[in-house]
Amino acid sequence: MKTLGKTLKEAREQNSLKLRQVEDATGISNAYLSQLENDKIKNPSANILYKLSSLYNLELNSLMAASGAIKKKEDDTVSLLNSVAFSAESLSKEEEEALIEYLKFLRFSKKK
Amino acid sequence: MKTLGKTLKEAREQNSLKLRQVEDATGISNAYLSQLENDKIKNPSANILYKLSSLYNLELNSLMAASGAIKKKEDDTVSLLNSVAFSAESLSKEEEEALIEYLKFLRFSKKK
DNA sequence: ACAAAAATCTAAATATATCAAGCAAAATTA
DNA sequence: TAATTTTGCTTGATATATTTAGATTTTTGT
Repeated sequence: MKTLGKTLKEAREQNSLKLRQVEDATGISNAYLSQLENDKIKNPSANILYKLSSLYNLELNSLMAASGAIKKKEDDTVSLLNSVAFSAESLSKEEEEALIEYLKFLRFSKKK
Repeated sequence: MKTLGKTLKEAREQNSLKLRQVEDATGISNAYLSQLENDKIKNPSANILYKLSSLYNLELNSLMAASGAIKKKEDDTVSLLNSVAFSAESLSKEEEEALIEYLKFLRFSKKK
């Protein structure tokens, strides 16, 4: 399993962001960001992980897993069920299932 | 929005658990659990929230929202953009947009 | 190559999460 | 009812997350 630091640094570079820019965007000091990326921090707050996952368009679960909060990994379906829905009214069961089916379809037809 | 403390306490009682049972199950001290339930803690770690959501069968997201880690929600579109995710690989831009369109379609045809 | 600027990292200070111990109310049991 | 146990809580101690300031490294322009 990739460390939290590696995961965060890769994500930041993928988005071509500097530590200072991340600081401006999230309010997290660049010094602390550096420590996070160098695995000096064992237990960051949910707040911090959420802000970063949000900025980098990462799934929170992958950050939590990298940070050691989550140890085991589920399959796609369970993962989607658990992760979808920050919105005011979350997705209904039917909507979730429909979206999962639709995504499978999307990916299937993409493979040609 | 219900506070984190209220959310945790309700969940624990729903499962008929005592603070010390939760301590045994999670390794989180009953003293700290009490502080959490009384909203004395502003920024718990991702670790703690994950363990509790796991034990109580709660959505991690609902705990994060209650803890204030997840701010307020915008409209469905932005919210979905920020939240949908899969375990192995995250959604591509195209897939996100396709899913959002599809959800709009789902909800539109439901209204009839 | 050199100076200036930008970017990252380190160290010390501070804030806050988390724990250990013990207290008081409530519940249980004899 | 009194003794014992259980339960939730408070307080003080400690560990660790997070910040501020500054040092070091890397990049950029000339």
